[in-house]
Amino acid sequence: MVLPFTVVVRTGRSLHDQVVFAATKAVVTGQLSPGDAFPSVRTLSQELGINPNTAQKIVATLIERGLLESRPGVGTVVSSWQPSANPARRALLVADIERLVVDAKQLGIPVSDVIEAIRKAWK
Amino acid sequence: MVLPFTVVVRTGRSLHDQVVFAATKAVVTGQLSPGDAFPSVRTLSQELGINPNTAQKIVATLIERGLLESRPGVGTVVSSWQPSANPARRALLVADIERLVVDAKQLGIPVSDVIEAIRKAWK
DNA sequence: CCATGTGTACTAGTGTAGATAGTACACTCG
DNA sequence: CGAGTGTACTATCTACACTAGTACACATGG
Repeated sequence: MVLPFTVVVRTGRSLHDQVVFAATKAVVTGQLSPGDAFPSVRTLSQELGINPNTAQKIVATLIERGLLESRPGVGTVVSSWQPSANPARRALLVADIERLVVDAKQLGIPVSDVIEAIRKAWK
Repeated sequence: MVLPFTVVVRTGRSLHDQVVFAATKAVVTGQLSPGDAFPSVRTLSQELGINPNTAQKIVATLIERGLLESRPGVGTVVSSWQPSANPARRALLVADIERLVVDAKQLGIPVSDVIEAIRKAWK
């Protein structure tokens, strides 16, 4: 079976976070539509070569964020998700932005480039 | 002694990264000027309540990034730093931007808000 | 000279989080 | 009934951050 999304390995982040990001990206960009079947915990672990427990935690995180729905005995499907105005995560986002700005300044990247990169990534 | 920069504790990141960020921010924003004395490793560890080794690693990281200069036997001073076009770190920045965009979309935050937040943080 | 404070370099131990390994149970569907 | 599903445990391993302690070469001021 081929996974309906791709995982790009990046150093510095946990396996869990990387897969959660990849799946989130697929859902948010519409690559995965509401109602689509999400790979089972066991399929996920086999295809990615990770432990079933790790796969389970990934699915649990995605469910908690409202991106997936669980049908016990049946499987997991992509939820008809709503943008969740989670205050805690929003605060984290603001902190991430500040870190991004400081890093960009230190690297000599102008604001315009950063904004352009964001607009490009948004499409 | 009072440190010439403030450290905001944030969960999910290592002590090392937090202090490096705080110091980088101080230098990049001009709060610390080239030639200014940077707290010694021992002062840093005392004021922050961290181990001298951790403080040493922090200083080493800042030196490696060209933000500080070492004067053995004398101390460490803020370097007349140049924006470093480090390709590896620039690639990380691009990856961070993509993650930021996906998170913002999932949280229902419009592009305009993100860009505004960046412009605001840039000042 | 020398005492003090500095950067630097080790070795070692500790605690925590991520990931793995294995097992188990209730559920749904053909 | 049987296969595949989600879910829930406990245990173990490993990597990393952090701590602890010691040591040495250097520069400066008294």
